[in-house]
Amino acid sequence: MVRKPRVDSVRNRGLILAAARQEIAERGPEVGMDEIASRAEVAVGTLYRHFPTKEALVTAIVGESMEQVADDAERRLALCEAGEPARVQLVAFIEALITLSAENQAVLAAMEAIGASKGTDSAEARATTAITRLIELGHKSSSVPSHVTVEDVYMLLATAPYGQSTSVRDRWLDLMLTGLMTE
Amino acid sequence: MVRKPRVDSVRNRGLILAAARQEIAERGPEVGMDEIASRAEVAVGTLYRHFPTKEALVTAIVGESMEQVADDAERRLALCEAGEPARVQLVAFIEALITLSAENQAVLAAMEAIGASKGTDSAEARATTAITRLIELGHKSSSVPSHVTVEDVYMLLATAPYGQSTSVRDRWLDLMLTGLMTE
DNA sequence: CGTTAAGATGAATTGAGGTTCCGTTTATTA
DNA sequence: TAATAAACGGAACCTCAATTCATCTTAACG
Repeated sequence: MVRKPRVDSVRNRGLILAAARQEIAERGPEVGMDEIASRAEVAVGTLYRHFPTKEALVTAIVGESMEQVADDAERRLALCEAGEPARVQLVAFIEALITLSAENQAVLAAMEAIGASKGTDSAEARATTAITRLIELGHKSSSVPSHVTVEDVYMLLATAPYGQSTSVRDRWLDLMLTGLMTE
Repeated sequence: MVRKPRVDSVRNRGLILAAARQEIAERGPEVGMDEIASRAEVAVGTLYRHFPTKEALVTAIVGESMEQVADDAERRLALCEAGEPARVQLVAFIEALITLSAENQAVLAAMEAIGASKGTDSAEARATTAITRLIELGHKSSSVPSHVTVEDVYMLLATAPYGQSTSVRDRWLDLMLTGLMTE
């Protein structure tokens, strides 16, 4: 027969995920597994019971972020289909995306992988579909230049200056959005 | 009395520098010292005789690149003072800068440091001065938008997508230059 | 409650680099 | 050519972070 999972096990998984997210956000992806474990108030062994490698842990976190991104993209797509201007929603989406990624620096670490492996993950596929539609709507209403593609959005994600100050990032986003939205 | 430096010593220094530059360009700044040493056909001990730490080695390489950048900036500044259009020279300079940096990925690794420590190095100071002048000329002739600063150039340097394919980098540069040159 | 298997623990193991050390070799000088 | 300071070679050492594992706990089940 199948036992119900232990309550402490479930709780620990959550603690570990939360600790890892915070720790990585604050000190980058090079934080030690022991630091994550101690922030989660758990032994390293426990950490490894839940995630077989550091990579698996980071992947799990990135996956969660991807869910958020996909949700946001779909929400904005729905708004546009209900008549909101596509250009505004696209710009807002990109701004939110970069801000979210800057907070969760972990996303950065895995972005190269994302650039390479497209569609592996379902959240990623959802996001890609929604963004593509959003851009298409923009093209149709001529509010988004025709040269803009989903690839561009992923490129922004992959190249944003996460390590820099907020002001640098703002300037960067400013230049990029101008480049993107100029015919 | 002061002996003349040994010929093999001088040769080895050059071999090490060349090997390190290639190795780092091909596989990023995480290559092992032993790999660099073996590419240079030299023992690790020898490598450490010439450069006390890995950081010193990388710094030396970056320094050399910086010389090139400074030379290029000064050359283009001279052209502009001789009547060439500043905007064209600035764009060409940036394109060359990004290409050079992409080839010497090592530059990337140290860019964060450069962003932080301005003026430590003389080549860096030369470059900064020349670029500043170039931009000023552009402002005066109204061929470069007034919002453009040297900081922007360093930001481009620091955020260029070195790890990506040439096509991605080209697209990136295209967006950035548009953003930069649009009023 | 007692049994038990899943879960937790953390000291010990690994492995990958960077760096050091010292015996050997060699270019330079006289 | 002999003396010697400078270079060289490369095995050994150190550090640090990821991962393992033998042992102890404890929540779930009957």
